[in-house]
Amino acid sequence: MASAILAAAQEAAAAGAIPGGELSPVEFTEPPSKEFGDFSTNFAMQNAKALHMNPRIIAREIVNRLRCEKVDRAEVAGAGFINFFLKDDFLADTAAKIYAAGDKWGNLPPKDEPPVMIEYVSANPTGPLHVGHGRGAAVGSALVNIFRAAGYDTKSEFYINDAGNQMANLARSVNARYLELFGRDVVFPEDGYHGEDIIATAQRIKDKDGDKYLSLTDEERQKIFLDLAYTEKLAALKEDLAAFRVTFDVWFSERTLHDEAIDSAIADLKKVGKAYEENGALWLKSTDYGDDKDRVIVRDNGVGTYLAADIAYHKNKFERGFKHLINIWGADHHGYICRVKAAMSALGYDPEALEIMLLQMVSLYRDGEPVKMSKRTGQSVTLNELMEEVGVDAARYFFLMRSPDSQLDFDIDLAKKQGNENPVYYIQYAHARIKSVFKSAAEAGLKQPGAAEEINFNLLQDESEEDIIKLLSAYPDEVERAAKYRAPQAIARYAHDLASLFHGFYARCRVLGVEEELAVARLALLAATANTLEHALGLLGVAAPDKM
RNA sequence: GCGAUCGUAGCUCAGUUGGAUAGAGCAACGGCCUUCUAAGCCGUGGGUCGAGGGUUCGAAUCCCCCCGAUCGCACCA
Repeated sequence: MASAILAAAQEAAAAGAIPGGELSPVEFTEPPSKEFGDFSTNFAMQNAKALHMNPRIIAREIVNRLRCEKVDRAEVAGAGFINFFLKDDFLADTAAKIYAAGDKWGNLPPKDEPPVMIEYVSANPTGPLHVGHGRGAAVGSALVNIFRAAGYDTKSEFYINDAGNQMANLARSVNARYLELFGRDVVFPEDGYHGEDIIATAQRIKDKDGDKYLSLTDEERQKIFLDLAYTEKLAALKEDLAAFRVTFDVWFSERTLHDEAIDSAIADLKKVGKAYEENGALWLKSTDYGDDKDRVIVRDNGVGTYLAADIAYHKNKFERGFKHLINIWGADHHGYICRVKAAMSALGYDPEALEIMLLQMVSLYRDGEPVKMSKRTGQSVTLNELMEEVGVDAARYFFLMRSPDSQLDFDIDLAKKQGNENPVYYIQYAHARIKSVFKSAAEAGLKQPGAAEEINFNLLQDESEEDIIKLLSAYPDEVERAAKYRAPQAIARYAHDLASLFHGFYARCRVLGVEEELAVARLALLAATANTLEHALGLLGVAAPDKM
């Protein structure tokens, strides 16, 4: 189709009807109304400026020379749109193609590009995940799914901050809670973790080992508790994420970077003159790369900062051969972007190859009121609590239905409703309804649709059927686009749109009780619709139930 | 003060990267179940796309400048 238009344009140029020259690629859109045809292109308008010519004239010259057997007729409209009216066969052929693809519809051919790594969540293993992590987990896992469907070789990774202050802090916190359980009068660490899970951890240690650690010094106890608590917290983290349908190819431990990898990265930075000592500390000269100020990488007490480990970690990613890194961070970390990229530049890597996606903050609403959360007081709503209250499907869908750039108001009451107010049920219901139709059709002894060639898709003439075919045909492009713009909400929206078209069809057309050839064609259309709904929901990590 | 993100219907948000009459859900109102799931469908009302200026055939979208919201601006992570 696109080539037919280009050919017509070149022919027009050869005939002198329009000036020759470089032409922009042809893009198609679906017109806002059926009177504007089945699809259209703004090709003439796109090229009007370069050709110094009225777009309507360009469009007319192209239309006059257009030869395409799929097109019934083409018209010039508006400021220079070319509207195409397809031959009847085209939609039927399209439907056959989609039906034949089965559950593979939406899987794009592999791209000839080096692997991309998506790192997300990477929460400290010091306590339960909160809802902000939940959004990161939902978006990250959905993007991994979308990237893979779009044909990218994609690896997912979780960076475990299992070294440094926060782990020592965890050990001190557990230690304090342990002593409290024996009635000891202890001062809880100033910056300790106040969550109830820390008390539970201490309790489990007491249940298992009793008072055997009481006689040890604080330091000895903390050393033991650090490992005990860490193992427990990490296991809990994996378990909670798995329950949220989030898994990783690699769990990367920060500890493995100590000390060689960090020392080596620092040595490299010194070698290129981008690290210097001042006031007893070692600084990264990030101001050379547009940062507001230089950043400390080794404190004056000799301990490396979080940034030092992060530099070594990202260096490690590049050394593993990744040419494109995507990190998903909470928006509260945005100030960190510049310095990490600065370090990558200093080490000779392309800062553009490190892409940081920022997720805006999540606010929970219950009874129309914002739910306060605070990690310090331990009163935050955890991801686990949210999953239990609204379910995994609703939680994931709600995290994914908005643009990552938008702050998210998560309405717990709406997410819990099992009705038409809740978009996730609306989509799932469409899938369940289709499965139910198949069940009824089988019970009625109706022939199940077989090979695409044996089905007469030309019988699908209802407006709602044509709309469904058109939307189904757009799905692969939608997957491509969602990957390109890192936009899982586009898939959420697509699934909702498709569900809506199906519900419309369901109210207008019947499968059972119509002539068999038509019934079979409709079953085939519904099979394609169910497959696509399941595929789209699968990208989002949302279940597609057979009955509700 | 500097930076990031955002500002679109009463509320929560989409908006195919500059295209035709700006869309959806919720909320409101009115209809539709003796036939495949009413967790559904159909219809009605609702807009100065934060304000102003600019770029051009054409702007919610790009540029400038204000206003407002959120989040950051550590030898914490």
